[in-house]
Amino acid sequence: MSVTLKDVAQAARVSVSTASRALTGTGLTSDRTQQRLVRIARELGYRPNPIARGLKTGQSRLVALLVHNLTNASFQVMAEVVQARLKALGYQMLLCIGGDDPQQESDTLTTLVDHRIDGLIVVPTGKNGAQLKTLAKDVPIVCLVRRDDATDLETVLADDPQGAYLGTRHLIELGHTRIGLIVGRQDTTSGRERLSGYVRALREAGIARDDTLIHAGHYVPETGASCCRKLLDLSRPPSAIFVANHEATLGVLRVTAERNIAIPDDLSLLCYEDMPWFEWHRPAISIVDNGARDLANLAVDRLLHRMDAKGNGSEGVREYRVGARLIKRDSCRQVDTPAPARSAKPKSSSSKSSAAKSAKA
Amino acid sequence: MSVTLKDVAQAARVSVSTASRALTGTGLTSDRTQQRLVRIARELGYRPNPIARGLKTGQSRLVALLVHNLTNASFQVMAEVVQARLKALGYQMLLCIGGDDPQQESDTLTTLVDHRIDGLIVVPTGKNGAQLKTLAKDVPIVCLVRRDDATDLETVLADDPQGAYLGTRHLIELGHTRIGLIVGRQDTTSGRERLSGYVRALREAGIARDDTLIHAGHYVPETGASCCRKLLDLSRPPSAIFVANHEATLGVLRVTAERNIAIPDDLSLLCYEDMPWFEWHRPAISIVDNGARDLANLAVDRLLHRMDAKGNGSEGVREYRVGARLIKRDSCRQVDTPAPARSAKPKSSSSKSSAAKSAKA
DNA sequence: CGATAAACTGCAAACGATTGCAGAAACGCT
DNA sequence: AGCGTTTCTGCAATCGTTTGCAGTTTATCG
Repeated sequence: MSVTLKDVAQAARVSVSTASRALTGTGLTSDRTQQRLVRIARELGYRPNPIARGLKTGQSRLVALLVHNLTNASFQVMAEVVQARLKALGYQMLLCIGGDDPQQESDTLTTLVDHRIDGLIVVPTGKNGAQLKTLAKDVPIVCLVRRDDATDLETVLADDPQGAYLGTRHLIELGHTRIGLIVGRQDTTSGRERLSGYVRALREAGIARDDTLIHAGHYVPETGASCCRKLLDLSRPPSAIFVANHEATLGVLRVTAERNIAIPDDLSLLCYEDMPWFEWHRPAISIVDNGARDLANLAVDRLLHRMDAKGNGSEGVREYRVGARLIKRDSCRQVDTPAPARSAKPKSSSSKSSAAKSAKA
Repeated sequence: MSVTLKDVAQAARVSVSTASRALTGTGLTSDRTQQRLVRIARELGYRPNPIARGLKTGQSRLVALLVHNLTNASFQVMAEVVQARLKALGYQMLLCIGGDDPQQESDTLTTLVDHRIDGLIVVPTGKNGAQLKTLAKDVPIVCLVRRDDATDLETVLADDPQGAYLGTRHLIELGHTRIGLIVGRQDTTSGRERLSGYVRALREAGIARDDTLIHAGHYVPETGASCCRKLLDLSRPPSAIFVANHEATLGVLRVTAERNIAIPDDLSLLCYEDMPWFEWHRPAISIVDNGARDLANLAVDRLLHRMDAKGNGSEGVREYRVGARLIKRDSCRQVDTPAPARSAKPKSSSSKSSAAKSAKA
């Protein structure tokens, strides 16, 4: 079917081994024959068979990226970045979707290693630490975005504590003192870390932590909606809400729209992680950018490094943090009263909510 | 490193060939030895090496999906569907991103075939017909969503004419007679087809086509915004806008928000292709669903069929159309005056928009 | 019980590359 | 010219499987 090395060798009247050496550039050939072979190979349209090569060398030129889904905008840009970087180096990216499901993750991992991937970047569920640990002996692995505590794998993380701190401080600087937080479950690292950043900013500003303002739950729109309702129904509702996840943001936007709460006039809104439509939304939504692009790039850097370094891993650093940054758009507003809100601004909120009620019914 | 067939054979005190036959189930072994081998293989944790196997069989158990990007929600669900289906059959999906760029597409295709993929589902740019045609001799290929006219490849398409027709008719049934259309460039199939569906619905309803209501451009938010402005600035602006692409929708939403145009009261909005946040938007956005899920499933079906059928392709049907369907949400509204709009509905629109204005300002 | 067919098993050659080893050619030097 | 180096080249083994062929066992039946 396709042209093999043997064909090339025959056409050039040399042995297969010479042909191989000439084409792979394993120096041991004279310049003359080398060039001749390269020319002939091109003429014949020879393309090395990665499978055969892989069998001998144990490499596949395949690098896998295992993420939870493709719905998450962060994962999208990560996938695109990884793909671009790898392709430039002659690797093919194997993009796999694990669905944040340990079983599926485990299956996929097995298949990938079967296929003798040369490297793996994985967003771990955290439930397959043992397996990952084992696999890491055979394949360079870098964890991305999430840590798997059961392993000591090199891990590239977003700086969630800092991001949450940055966001919260921004709101504080705008004069907000009652800041609602809708955050991820507290059994996830990101959930805990984002909460801690929020708390730290509050503490630094000398604002007492109020647990009625803090709601944790799954990263889905429904959670966002219900948490948002609870916050708004408080006797002293917050003047700003910090939503630590973009999925939840959907729910929040829905609820505020339903209740005709104007953003940022009645309520400031700050989100974590960007979505393409955030800047087209009206008002454009301010965010804390977790730096997906940087994360992906760093992960690739680290992976390549390990792939080069062959077996001799373990050089100290096991955890990298990529800084978050604040992107100010139009959904947060300076608050009139820098002093702690009394049962302030009852006019706007009450009038609005009644209007909403009528609009809905 | 890992357990090979030889190890299993040795442990079972049979030859490698017997082991191979027992494990692959190529019938020619006694039940007893077969079961024994299976057991031993499991005990030893034997996993066949797909590379070695591939070398011999010429197959890789890899199926590639080549799409333009991951930003497009349709591609996301397609990728997820394809991945799920293939995995269930023991294939690994190779997801590749071509960026709608012919050069990149071409490179990727070459790499993929080098890797001896067993099948390919591709959203073609349309510029690499010759190459695709050649590759199709070696690998089963199915085109998805777009046709490459230079080939006679089996193609699974959305029924854009019907989708556009359905959407337009829906708006007409709601009493709209001036319906703006923001559609893709007319040098793309989908652009032309969506326009044709729109035109047909108009014709059937006896509504004269008005070219000032039709705007074509790239599928990006900016286009949506500028086209939307042009439509709104018309002396007789449309009472409904049909946006034939979700990216453009972003621009439209922005502009309507900027101008305090209430949807659906002042303007009905209907979009093509779903986005996860459409139903969380307020108002939830009605759409024509192009059936990404069905498209992907059908493409997989066809691909599997060809992969089974080995070489003997060409059995007539080369083009499949997957029906679109209308999903009514809250962004389209019955128009008061079934008669052609004069500068009608000043009451509702003005009252609403002023309300909106106050709420926002 | 012996012959014949059926069922099973093993040997060895592939698949298409890479690579250690040893022989051959080219070169420099005296 | 002869010798020692250096540089090239080819042979053959190897990676882990699959598979045609031939040989061996077991079953079947008269």
